[in-house]
Amino acid sequence: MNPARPPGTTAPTGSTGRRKARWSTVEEIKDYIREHGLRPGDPLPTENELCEELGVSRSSVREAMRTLSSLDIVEVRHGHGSFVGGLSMSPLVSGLVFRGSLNRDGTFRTLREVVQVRIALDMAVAEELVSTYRGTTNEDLRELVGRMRRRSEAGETFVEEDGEFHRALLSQLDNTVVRQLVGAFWEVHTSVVPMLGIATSAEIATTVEAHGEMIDALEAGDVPAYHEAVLRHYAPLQHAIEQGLAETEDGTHD
Amino acid sequence: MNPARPPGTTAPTGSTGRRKARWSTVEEIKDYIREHGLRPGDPLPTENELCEELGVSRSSVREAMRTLSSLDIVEVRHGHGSFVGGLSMSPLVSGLVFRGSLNRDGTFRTLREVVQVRIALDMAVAEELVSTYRGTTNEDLRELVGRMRRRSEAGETFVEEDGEFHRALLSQLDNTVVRQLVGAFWEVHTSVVPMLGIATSAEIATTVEAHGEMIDALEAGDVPAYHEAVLRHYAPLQHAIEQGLAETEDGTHD
DNA sequence: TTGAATTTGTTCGTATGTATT
DNA sequence: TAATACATACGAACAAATTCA
Repeated sequence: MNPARPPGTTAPTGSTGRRKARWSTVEEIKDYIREHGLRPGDPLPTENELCEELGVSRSSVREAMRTLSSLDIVEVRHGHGSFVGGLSMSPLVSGLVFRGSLNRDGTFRTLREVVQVRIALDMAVAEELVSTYRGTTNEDLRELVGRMRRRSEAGETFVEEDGEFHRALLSQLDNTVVRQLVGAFWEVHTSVVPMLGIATSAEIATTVEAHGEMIDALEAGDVPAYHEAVLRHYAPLQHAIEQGLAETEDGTHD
Repeated sequence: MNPARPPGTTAPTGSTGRRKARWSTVEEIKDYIREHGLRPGDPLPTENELCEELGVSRSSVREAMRTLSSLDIVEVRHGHGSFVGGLSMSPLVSGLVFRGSLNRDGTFRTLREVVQVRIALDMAVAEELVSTYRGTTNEDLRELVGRMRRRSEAGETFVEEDGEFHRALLSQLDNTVVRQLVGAFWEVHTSVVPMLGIATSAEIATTVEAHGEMIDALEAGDVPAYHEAVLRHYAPLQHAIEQGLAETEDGTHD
């Protein structure tokens, strides 16, 4: 396709050997991690060492590292070094939050869809959670619910406690992908909600108490009751979302 | 360029006016998209124009664009220009496929967890699918099942037909996030499976017929039957995964 | 506390491949 | 085929953050 392009060899111009595309630099760094059996947190060679190892310039290595760090496959710490990343769902969060921030209508739609996904995942883990929590008592979780109730009654938000609750609830879950996915969608949820300026209705008490009902159901080993508690947990928010969507469709906002 | 410091920011440190980190260049490009009301597919300024607009160097813009393109927030077409990306779930796919490729054990575990997520999502959309398909006839979907059956009987794979089937099935789904998520996990699934070299068992016929049963259940408006068909659909693969996991734990492979 | 060494972050200049016209 | 516009790549030099003596 191209006139002078000797197969895979270097230096059409002498000094600079333009051997491979940047895309393949990304793949080569992935291969390096695989072939050296590195695990999350393990240190990577310095950028200069990678340049030698892969035979490309530092700029190319840097762009590849940017790509990999935005996917959480590597983690770069300024002035310190590069490490294998946590392989989390953070890129998913970035993308969805950005989508939600594009316009007011998109914010409501994204949030509605995200909530539906959260419900689906919460429902799906019910059996496994019940098998873990049946017959146990969980003072730490109930204490979190108490903190939520006090904050709610004081007219404050309780995002921190809510996150801690859901994180603790799933901490025993064996499925890493599901656990990270639930966490990611929780994060999208809490990032997008403030964009809407939803008035915290009196209904929010329902959400707080639903957390307690979730614990009750799990300890009692009652899957259907857990399902109902999950639905009640999201009901006030869903109500606010539908109300907001109706208002924007009326042209009340841009 | 150094002396002129246009907008409201102050010089952070003494000597040269290095105003913002690369991270904020990413955010500024996002802001540009938001503030100009751009939608997926719309063209972005050239890299040089963005350099002027944001007051940073080409390299910084390039690295930021790399980050954004790996998140599918922008799409770069070589020799043509940059455009707003499709906001898909492709970063999720990259990360999970990489995790699955790290070692043989991780491959099996990742696949098992991915299948569990697929099941959860398929279950969750049952109601909405039933309300869409109840009372309809779907020759196109049944034709796909027929193609799968013929290929399966000929000892061939039918990845293409399977993807087309699931894509078509969800095409009417109103929830974009769920649809993309299902597609993403299908992609991870089909990318990871070949790494295992699972022998295509005779059980694979069960999967083919389960596709047909899914259509039957949807057209009949029978949610529980759909749930059962979904489970049968995944059963042969789950069996193979558990078998593979048991073998690797025996130390048969590394 | 200071300061040197190490490593990543940013910028400029230049050269070259590639798609469109 | 030639010209243009643009993305891609390289490398040197300097800035900033972190660590450790």
